[in-house]
Amino acid sequence: MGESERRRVTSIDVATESGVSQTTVARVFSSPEKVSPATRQHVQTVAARLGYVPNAIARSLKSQRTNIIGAVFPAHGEYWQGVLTAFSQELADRNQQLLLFSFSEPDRVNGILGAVEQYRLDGLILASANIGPEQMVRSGRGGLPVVAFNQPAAAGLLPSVSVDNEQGCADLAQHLVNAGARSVLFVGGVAAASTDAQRYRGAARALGAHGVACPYLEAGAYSYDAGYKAAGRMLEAGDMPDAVMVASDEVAFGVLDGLTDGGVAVPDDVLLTGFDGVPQTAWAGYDLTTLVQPIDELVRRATDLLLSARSADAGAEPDVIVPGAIRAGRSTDRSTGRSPANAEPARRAASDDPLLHGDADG
Amino acid sequence: MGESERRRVTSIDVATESGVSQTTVARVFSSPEKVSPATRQHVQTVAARLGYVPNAIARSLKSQRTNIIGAVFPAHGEYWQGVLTAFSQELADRNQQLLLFSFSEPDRVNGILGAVEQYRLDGLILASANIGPEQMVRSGRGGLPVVAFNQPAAAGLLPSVSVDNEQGCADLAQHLVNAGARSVLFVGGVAAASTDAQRYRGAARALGAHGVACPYLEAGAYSYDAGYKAAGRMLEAGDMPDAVMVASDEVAFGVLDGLTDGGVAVPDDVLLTGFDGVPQTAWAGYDLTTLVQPIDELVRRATDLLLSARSADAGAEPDVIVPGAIRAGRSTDRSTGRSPANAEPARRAASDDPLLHGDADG
DNA sequence: TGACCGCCTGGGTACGTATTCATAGTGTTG
DNA sequence: CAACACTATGAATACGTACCCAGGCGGTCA
Repeated sequence: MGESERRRVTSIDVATESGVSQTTVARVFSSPEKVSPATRQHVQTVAARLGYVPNAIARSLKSQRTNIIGAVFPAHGEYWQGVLTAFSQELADRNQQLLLFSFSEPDRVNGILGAVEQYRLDGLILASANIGPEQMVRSGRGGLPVVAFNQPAAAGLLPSVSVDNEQGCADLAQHLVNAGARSVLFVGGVAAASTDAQRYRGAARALGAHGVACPYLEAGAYSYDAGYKAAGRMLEAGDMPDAVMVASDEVAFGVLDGLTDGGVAVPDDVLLTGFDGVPQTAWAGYDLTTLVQPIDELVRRATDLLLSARSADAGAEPDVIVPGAIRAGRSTDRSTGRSPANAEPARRAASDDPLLHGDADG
Repeated sequence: MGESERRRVTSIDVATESGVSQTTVARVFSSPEKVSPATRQHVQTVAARLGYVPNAIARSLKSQRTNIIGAVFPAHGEYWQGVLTAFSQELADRNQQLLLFSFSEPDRVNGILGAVEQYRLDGLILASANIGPEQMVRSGRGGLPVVAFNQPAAAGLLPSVSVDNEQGCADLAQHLVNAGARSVLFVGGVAAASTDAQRYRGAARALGAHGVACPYLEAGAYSYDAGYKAAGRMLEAGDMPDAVMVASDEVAFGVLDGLTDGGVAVPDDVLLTGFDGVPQTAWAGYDLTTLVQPIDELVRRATDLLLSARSADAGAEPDVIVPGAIRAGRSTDRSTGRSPANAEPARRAASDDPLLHGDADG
């Protein structure tokens, strides 16, 4: 019982017990090659017996390196969750810890940056479209290496890593044109977000080259609900385009369900594309055409930037842009038929009378 | 340029500059009420001018409190992501930071616990069904307050907070019986997980009371794919039950799509329930009946346990169990009709000739 | 007026480790 | 054998803060 109350074991305890100096104990745990094998072995044995665990806080204070990377992430969104997980794994592979700061309201970012400064982190990842330029600049104060993740607005202010938003949307637009779309509506998330602007620009440029206009509709948020409501406004407006390009998968799911509930079938009546490539896009129930972000690569590049920044201060702010890849789903493929559901053909084959079947259920 | 190279400002610098002692500066930032208003104001002004930021590492070393809570989470799963976010917000509200350790392979847990010990955290949240008892006990070594989140197996070993898995599934079972189900198949995630066992037990108990048998089928993982494949096995087996209870929403989505693709309609041919209450269950495309976990409350209770543990060491290990609530969706409601899609009636109303309309587009 | 008390403030120290510098020992070379 | 290089170790110090203790000062009370 009293065991847990006992003062934590320190390197001095180990030194005393094993008859060497604290210096030697410290070396055994931080630079073992500087200690003779015999001594090393002995110290390790004693340390294990006493249950000694090096104190990372003290180590950080002395060495001025915490081995902790801060991550400022939005609280919601499937995409961000995936990125966060990827960072977590990547950093673990490099023996770094991840201190998470997540926020729903942008107002909190300032408070977060305050906490960040206190913890003397080794680096900081800024992910989110809701961080202002002044906040980005502030975060770099004190020589803290920072990298902006998928935040094109950071270009020039901070090192950044992003998917090629513009080209990605251009590719999606081309895909839609190839599928026969002659009128396209672009549904953005938040117009003020730099990713939104880039994606719309890519779409408008590629469509313009084919003489296709591309009006912009703002959903108002990067969420399912915002997409669902946007679909409602489209339905009210009346004239449905051939295709709808949505700035994010999550919003696209909302648009899809909103249109479906409103009696507009995808892809029969309208083609639909998303952006990001979250796992659900591949689910049979949605099977959404989207631009898949190479998250692992983006994360690796960002981590490289962060960890190399402290060794060599590469003068210029590097802005890494990585291309994404289209994953074509049923949402842009009229040949197989998608809506009301992919099951339709199978069911038809089974019942041979979908209408009656449907009515019988109602 | 040289600005950022300059040594960081310390409390001593502020003390010198403002003509007070380091002690007073420290007090201004940690217990302001102990300093006279005039002095406090003056020190704050000087500190702001010099750009002084307290060093949390040094503070932690001296005070033996890091204000950092560790969180060991599985890397994947919509549910866990939601819980993680909730913890992040809750801890931020209490001025604690969150150090994230996520893992895909259970083998990594031991390595994680090693890192945890080094950082002298103030507390640790263990979330996941894949942590073994010996690991749970190990994590509590050194007097570190630990709480197991939704890990019934921890009961007795660690303080724990869980939703009432058994009762929740009993409620779902009752719901199915009320909806007319006379045969039910339970699809588990990983049979070895303690949550899985509890959920199955709850279902079997409630169904047994109505004389309904409840065979168990293991999906093999808590993932969409596992659910999809499980549906495939159900289809092969042939005899479809009246209803399928799935141990997790994510698996349930897979089952739903798998069944649909196989020509079995939900809820027309089979009723379906999930568990967890992830946001997608409320999406119009799925609208899955599920047991919604009160994540915010669970997280709050867990945080309370963690933060109170260090003040008063309540002898007994508290095991908090919070009830969930059923959210009824179309997946168990035959009256409205769900498949092929809820949109079916609306589309008919809108175009009066959906088949022709659809064909004309193709 | 002297004793006492509460409020502010400062000196000194400790938290646990990494690192610099110095030193003893062991080979190596001309 | 002297001079030297190299390895293995230890003593001392510093990282930046919080906290214990002591002391000064003004006010209250007998």
